[in-house]
Amino acid sequence: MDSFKSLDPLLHSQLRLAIMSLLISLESADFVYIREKTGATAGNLSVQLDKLESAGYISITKSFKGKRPLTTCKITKEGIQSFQTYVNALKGYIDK
Amino acid sequence: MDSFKSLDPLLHSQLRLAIMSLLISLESADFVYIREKTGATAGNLSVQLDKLESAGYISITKSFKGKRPLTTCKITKEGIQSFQTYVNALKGYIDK
DNA sequence: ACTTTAAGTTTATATTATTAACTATTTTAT
DNA sequence: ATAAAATAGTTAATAATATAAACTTAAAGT
Repeated sequence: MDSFKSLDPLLHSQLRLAIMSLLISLESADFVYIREKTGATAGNLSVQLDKLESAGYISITKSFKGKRPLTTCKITKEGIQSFQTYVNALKGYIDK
Repeated sequence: MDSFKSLDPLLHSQLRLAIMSLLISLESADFVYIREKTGATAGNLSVQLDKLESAGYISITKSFKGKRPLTTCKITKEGIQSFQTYVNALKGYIDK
């Protein structure tokens, strides 16, 4: 009955969780969109996106939209898997 | 549709969440029991219980069981309320 | 009497999250 | 044309957290 499974620390963070929550439904979103939806500062977002990318949970591609830089994020298979595992673990804490 | 409500940082912590999760069903539990159920070290548990008490989420009473010290924890009304608010906020992140 | 165990607490450390300051470029106003 | 302001970020510094290691106090075992 092992209720309290450990919670992936990479996902157990308000901002990173919000990012993943967005990306799991959208499959793809750009930096500005994510910043607006999450309300995060650009700096914090930049850092947290890097962490998610380093972990292999999202992929980031840089291009241009007209003349402005465009940072596009996409959840990976591993990211989806990890998110689901996290959600299941979390349920052991909050489902009564 | 304000999806990403802020998550009470006091509850958004693996150990404190586990403690609250236990206490919300049990209504009362002692230090050793909580330590065993959560797998936390005594030091970590001591610190996190203090934080929950300072926040008014639990009450701690110290007594003796035979000759040994006994630390008993009980969730407060405010703790129950905060836990429920937290769970609802969290659902905005994980429910699809 | 000495060692071990029990139940914690306090202090120190390592990790994190978050913001503040900065860079580079582009658009807008004068 | 040039200065000022906005855009899209990154990097570096700071503040907050979680965690464990070391310590305290007392009781039980040998």
